[in-house]
Amino acid sequence: MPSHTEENYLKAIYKLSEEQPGVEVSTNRIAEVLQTRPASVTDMLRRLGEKGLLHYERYRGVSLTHDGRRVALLTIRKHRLWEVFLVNKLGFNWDEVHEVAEEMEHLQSPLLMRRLDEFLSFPQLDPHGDPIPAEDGAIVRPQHRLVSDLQPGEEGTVMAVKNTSVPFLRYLDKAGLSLGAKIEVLDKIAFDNSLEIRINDNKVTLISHEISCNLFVAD
Amino acid sequence: MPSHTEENYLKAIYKLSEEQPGVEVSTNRIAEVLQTRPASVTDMLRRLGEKGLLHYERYRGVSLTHDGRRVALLTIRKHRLWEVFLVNKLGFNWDEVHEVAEEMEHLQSPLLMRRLDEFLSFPQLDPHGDPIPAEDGAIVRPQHRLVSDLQPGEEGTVMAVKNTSVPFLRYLDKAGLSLGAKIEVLDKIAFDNSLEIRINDNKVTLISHEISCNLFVAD
DNA sequence: CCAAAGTGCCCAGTCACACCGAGGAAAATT
DNA sequence: AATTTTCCTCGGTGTGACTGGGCACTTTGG
Ligand SMILES: [Mn+2]
Ligand SMILES: [Mn+2]
Ligand SMILES: [Mn+2]
Ligand SMILES: [Mn+2]
Repeated sequence: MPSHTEENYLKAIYKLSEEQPGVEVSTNRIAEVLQTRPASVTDMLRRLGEKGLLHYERYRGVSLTHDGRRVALLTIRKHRLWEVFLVNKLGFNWDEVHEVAEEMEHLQSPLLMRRLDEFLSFPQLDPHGDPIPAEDGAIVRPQHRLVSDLQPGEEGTVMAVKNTSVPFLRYLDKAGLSLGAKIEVLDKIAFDNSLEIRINDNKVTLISHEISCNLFVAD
Repeated sequence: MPSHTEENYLKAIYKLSEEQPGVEVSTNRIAEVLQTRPASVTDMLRRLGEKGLLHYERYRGVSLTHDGRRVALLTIRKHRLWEVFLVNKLGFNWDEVHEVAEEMEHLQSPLLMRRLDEFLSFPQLDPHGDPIPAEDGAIVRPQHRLVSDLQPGEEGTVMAVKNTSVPFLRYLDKAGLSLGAKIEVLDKIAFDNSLEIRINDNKVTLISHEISCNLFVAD
């Protein structure tokens, strides 16, 4: 059974490898996202390599093996299912769940996850709009675009957030930009790439580029 | 924050100290219930003593401090609330929950437990009839008697089990002796202390002393 | 193609945690 | 008082995770 730390590493490596498919993940990047030192990462990579969870060749970056990918996806599955539970059943707000789920994702009971999945009626998305991998690791790549890629005149429905930090989610709540909100781009300010948008056929607001490149929409 | 192992030790010490209130808990007993060696126990006792979680004086046995008792009771609270969740919400049988709860009891989020408690409608008893400590550590000592202490002619309702092993609970299910069942003692066989009982004003069965001294009833 | 810059490995070590066997000290029992 | 039981202490193991510093390797851009 993988330790908590191993699961966290594999999850981080999986996410980094999704950012740039095909490209190997670098030691420094991993150290950065996990808030640790490169030397620690090298150490862990060697161990995970020995366990057959990733392809590790010195100086060559790293990529997950089939097994490693599976562990990563199962961890993500657990994380997201617990987030759904916390929000839909326990009444947590979507900005309160991340840390708790970070701990719950390490529970090791396949039966528990199967029953939880059923209890939640087999959700496909977590509270942040991210897809929930199936028990066998299958995951659907969602079809979204970043709001920052929309041109004036285009519109869409908010489907997911890229960032799950508390301040960002709080801001979205306040601005009325929760999942499901309709966005219509009215204008794009060339100077700082901020956007003038209409929300739910109603209020008109200005959102910064920092916001728009962390929000996904679909038609 | 206490580690998993520390919480397990404190829980075990609390339970042992309840068995014989007033009497200090012995190193060997702890080693026995935790399936480890006395040397390891001494080691842990020293550390827990230094952390102020128990009174440790060499050769004198051990008793929990206020803080240690609090940690033990909160761990038991978490364990039992999760058991209720597993049975009432996820459809686990009462013989399937112990191991899973043994892991879940180590989650560290007071907010989570408060919301779970509410979600479960503030249950007072776990699926095995054991009382759930309050957030402040308050616990009600249940008023039961062991079935083995009943005399022929006496009756009662099954309120709790002392043992939560899978075979024992399975046997109770099969015999119709779940919580809430009515028991009437018809006869006591002096030779082996087995009891002839009537269950729910219906079937008459013989139960061994091993069974009857692990079953609690109240009027 | 080379040199500087950047990246990542390796070493040697730390620290925390949990465990254990052996031997003898202390306490309990008789 | 002698024996038995308990359990502490000591010295040690193993694992997991982390780290600074030095150097090896790779990349880049001139
Ligand atoms: Mn985590
Ligand atoms: Mn999420
Ligand atoms: Mn436990
Ligand atoms: Mn229980």
